[in-house]
Amino acid sequence: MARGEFCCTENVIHEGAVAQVRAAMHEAAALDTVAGFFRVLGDGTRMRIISALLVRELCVCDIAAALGMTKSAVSHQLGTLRAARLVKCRREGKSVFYSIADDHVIKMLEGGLEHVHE
Amino acid sequence: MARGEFCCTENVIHEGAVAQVRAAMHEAAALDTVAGFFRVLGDGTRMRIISALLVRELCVCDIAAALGMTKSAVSHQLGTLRAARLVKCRREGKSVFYSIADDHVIKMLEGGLEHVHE
DNA sequence: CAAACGATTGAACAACCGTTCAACTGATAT
DNA sequence: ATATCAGTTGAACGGTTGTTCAATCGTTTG
Repeated sequence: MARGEFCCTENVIHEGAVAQVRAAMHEAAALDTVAGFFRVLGDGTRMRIISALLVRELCVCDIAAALGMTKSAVSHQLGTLRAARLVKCRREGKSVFYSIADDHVIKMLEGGLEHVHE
Repeated sequence: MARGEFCCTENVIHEGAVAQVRAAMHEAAALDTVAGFFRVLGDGTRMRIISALLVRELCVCDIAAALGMTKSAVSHQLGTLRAARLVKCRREGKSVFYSIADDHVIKMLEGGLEHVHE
């Protein structure tokens, strides 16, 4: 009886199942990347920023006004959203205008709303 | 010149834009709910559990074995996934078997993988 | 150039979250 | 009933993370 070095007390309940899953499931590194992407969407402030930018392009000051937050807090979150390629920005004079990077984000938010409305 | 009580230094840059966004964007409460849903997906361990359960139904001990984690850590995360209605469970003797709650989760994970692969 | 303003950045603090450890529950078998 | 095993739960610890505050950058204007 082969014993794994990983399980709870002594041995695995269903060795076949564990081996099958280990071979078939996605790589941990890829899943961590996807988790990192979802983590960016997993914040109320960032979600509100995205929702605002879905209406129209906005500068940082206007986002802060619409959300009732400081420019600094908003800018920090915009940095996170930009790093995740969820939003893009464009400078115009002293202002920086942000908008949704691609419509892939929209489908993601819709999917999330679907899961919640049930 | 009407002044809002919310902006950065003194006044809003584009009042019309702010008013439009405030009226058209989703409610903060709904966005918080969606954010909470995405936050559950925003963890590498939970993502690996989901990926494992996409292969086949598994008991807690086997998930722990497949992931190289303790039963306790896995059970805590399964509780989070269950609360978010992402997985469901079924008791069979001493074991508890977990599986994906609905195929809505699958589309969500695929969407996330798409965004990463680009 | 200097002042003003929109925006960014870094440090610091508090709140949140994942893992560990230990105690406990529920079910099966002796 | 007692023991054993799968699983759950709660407290605690450490790491992460969001907001605040202050300082700074970049651009425009006087």
